[in-house]
Amino acid sequence: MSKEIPANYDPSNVEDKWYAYWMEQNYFHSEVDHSKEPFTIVIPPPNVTGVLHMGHMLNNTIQDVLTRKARMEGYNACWVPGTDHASIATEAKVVRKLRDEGIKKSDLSRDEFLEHAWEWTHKHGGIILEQLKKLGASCDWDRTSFTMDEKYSESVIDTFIDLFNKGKIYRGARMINWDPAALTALSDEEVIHKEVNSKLYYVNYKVVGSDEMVTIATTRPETILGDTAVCINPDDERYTHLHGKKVIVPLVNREVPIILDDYVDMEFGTGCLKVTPAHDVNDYELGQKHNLETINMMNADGTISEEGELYIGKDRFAVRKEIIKDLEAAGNLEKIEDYKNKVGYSERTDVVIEPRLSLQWWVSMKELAQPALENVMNDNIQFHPPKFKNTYRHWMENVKDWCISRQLWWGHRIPAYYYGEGDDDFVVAKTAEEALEAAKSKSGNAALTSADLKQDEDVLDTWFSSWLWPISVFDGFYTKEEVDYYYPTNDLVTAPEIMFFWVARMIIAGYEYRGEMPFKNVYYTGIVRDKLGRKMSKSLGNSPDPLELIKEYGADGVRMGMLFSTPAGNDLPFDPSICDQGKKFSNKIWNAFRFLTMNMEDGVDYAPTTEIDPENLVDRWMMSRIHQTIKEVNADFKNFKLNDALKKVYSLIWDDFCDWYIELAKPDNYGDKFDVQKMNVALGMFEQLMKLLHPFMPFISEEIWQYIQDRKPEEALVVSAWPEYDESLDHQGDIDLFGLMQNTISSIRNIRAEMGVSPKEEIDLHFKTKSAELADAITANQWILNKLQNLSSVSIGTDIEKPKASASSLVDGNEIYVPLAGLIDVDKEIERINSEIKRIEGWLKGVNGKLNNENFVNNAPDAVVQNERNKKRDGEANLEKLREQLKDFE
RNA sequence: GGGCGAUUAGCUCAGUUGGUUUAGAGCACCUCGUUUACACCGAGGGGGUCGGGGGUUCGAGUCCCUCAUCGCCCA
Repeated sequence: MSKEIPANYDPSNVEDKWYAYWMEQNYFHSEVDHSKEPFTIVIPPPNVTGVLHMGHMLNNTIQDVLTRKARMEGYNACWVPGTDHASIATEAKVVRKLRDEGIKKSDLSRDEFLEHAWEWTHKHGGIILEQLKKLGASCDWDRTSFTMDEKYSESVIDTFIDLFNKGKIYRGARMINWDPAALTALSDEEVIHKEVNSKLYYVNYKVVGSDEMVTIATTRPETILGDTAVCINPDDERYTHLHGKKVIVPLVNREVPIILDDYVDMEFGTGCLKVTPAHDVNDYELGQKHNLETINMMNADGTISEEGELYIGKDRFAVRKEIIKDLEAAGNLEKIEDYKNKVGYSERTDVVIEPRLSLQWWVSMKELAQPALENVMNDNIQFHPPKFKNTYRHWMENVKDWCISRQLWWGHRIPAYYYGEGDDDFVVAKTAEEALEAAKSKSGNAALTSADLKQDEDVLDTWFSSWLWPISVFDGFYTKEEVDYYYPTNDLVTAPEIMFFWVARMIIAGYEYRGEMPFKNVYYTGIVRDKLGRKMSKSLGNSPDPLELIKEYGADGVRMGMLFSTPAGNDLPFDPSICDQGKKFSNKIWNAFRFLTMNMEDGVDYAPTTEIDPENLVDRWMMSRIHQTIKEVNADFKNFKLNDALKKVYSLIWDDFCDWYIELAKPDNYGDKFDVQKMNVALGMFEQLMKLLHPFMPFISEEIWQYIQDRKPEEALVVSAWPEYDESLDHQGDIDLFGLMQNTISSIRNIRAEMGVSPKEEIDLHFKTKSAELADAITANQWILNKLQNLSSVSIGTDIEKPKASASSLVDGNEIYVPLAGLIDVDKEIERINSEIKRIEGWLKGVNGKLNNENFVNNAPDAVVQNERNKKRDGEANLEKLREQLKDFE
């Protein structure tokens, strides 16, 4: 074949070429096929607004590795890609875009706005998926799904109706997390608590009918406007005399009661708590309990409302500053202290969340969560790494009801229709027509018309649609064929921060609607961080552009670099230079292959084979190492230790194959080519290596695979069979014997380095073995020593004498001597031997310590004791040899 | 404040149920090297006593307690 191959591997053309080829051959596509076992992964759908970031890179690389290996193993591999509609994020982007064009959202009708949103989605929605192709993602693109596809949307609405009918969804007024920027309610999971440096303000309230003041402490003085009580602990003796009294709220001069509740912590602040039922979760509960008035002193956008009486229309944070000044002027401000507390921020808009009393839709979670909790705790669904089970359990055991309504337009509109003003004057139905019938019957008013019905303006939380993902992408709510085959899926790969948003809820939905888990394994990736340990994010601008990285290092290089640096569940402190290792590895593989091609004869048809030369130790050793690695890699995959698996493949290719196998396969004389049989074996091994490499580095492995032989489309590496472990080819004895040869070479190299003897200089080797069998075995493979060392003569046996003025070394308990008359540095050699003696003495001290301990000898298992005895015997023998060697220099 | 997890070479991490490891790997570092692929390379080397303290055990990086630091989750 002899083709001209460049010395440096250039991934750019190669990667595009093979991706196009795989697509053309439709190799990523999966159809239901009952003759094959399915292997299914559904992608965690990225936001339709998103562009690829490093987290996606890592996550999707892992999914691709799993999918490609499964495909090669003969599974019907199906990786379903898609995106979600990201209600808040997308709506925010569209609003901003419209604003830039001079259009206000409030000027548009709902339908007009949605038209813009769809336009935006069609324009940007596919970008991230296109980017994944550059990474090599072997998704079944024919199955690309979107959470607002028609059929998908239908399943979301039907699920809502079903849960409502089951009493699992209800409408109720509660304290919710309000995002004053996005103007919508959020679920608890969308609130991020951050510790901030703030102030604790001490404010005096006058007691009615006396000159006394009580002092309260608050971090939010602006909410004084909404105070409807002051609360003290009934056991607090400092305030016993205040029981039954009233106080005057400063500035607004409202009389409010002093109430008693042991909720108040006497130690905190002054022991007096101001109560603002409309603007604090705990205060709300106090308000309910004590029948307090509720003053809604804030508007949806975070400005003060009419009910606040003062500062009307001003922003809450501006008012905080202003009210302090006014309180001080009025003589009500006692003092201000620095204070650290946690404040909730909106995950999407990063503004401070406002607790707000509001009428929203909720999913009642307690019962639904039960099977989801059990089946993770009992490992029916396995978490990798399992440490995440704890976090999961903690959340599930304390799960709160889920607020699913959002005051947005972009999303699935809640199928509730109102026909009156009463809290219960509504029906839930799939269509307006059905709603009308239902409303007529519920209200008893047969005269209702569709004009009397008003559909809920709100949409559902995006996660209320994504939680159906593993079912809905297979049309599982309406047809059986696909979902029965592909569901439950095999593995889910996602970030731990998504555990509650998504993983937990998918499991819940899975058991509720399929009576079965949505996936068998959940692999949690780490978080990609920058060098300073910060999460990579667009707002920080600390994330490299993945496509630029791919350009620089190749997709293979980036994949390999990332995987190499991230064990399951561990964060990845990302530095672009980790991709360099991947790039270098690509180049190494490339050149190993290039070397083989340089040794091919023109006009010869090479036929790669796995039939090795049974007489050749190196062949047997390499084949054993390959099979050992197959076995270990399979085990690592089973345990989701992809990082370990890759390291083993890396080491097999670089250390075993390149550094030893190829070196030993090189022809003896310059200019000679490999003989054909030898080349066929080397190529056969290379094929095995490329198979093992393919899930990790799909492009270069396919490129070389196709170079090795001309292949028909169906012989492409991507669809070739994963190597099967063959115990009869895995010989530990060959690995041990070859290991002895390797150690011998290393020892000689070490002697050369220490003594300053160039590799070019010929030396003699005297090899004194422990046994005659070993001497025979080494003699039979002496060519290996000659090949890798410049040796003028070699003598091997059990009775070899140490020549005068020679350097020596112990190799697995055998002795080698290298006469270096004239070259030898006696002091250095003595130092070498002494340090070795010292090392062994230290080691023997530990061993003897154990053996001299009666308790050890009596209590430890026999095998362990015997082991220590062997160590003692070998150690002492080695020590004696070294001392003998030392004598020569005295 | 409650819970969970981590702490092993300069960095990132392995180390399975305590016993052939006075602890391994990659990167980084030092020395040498242009030998018939690869300097995006080869050869050799230095470096940690496993966060501190205490305990259990014949034996602990591996189990228990405690302190410290860091991270995550939940209030």
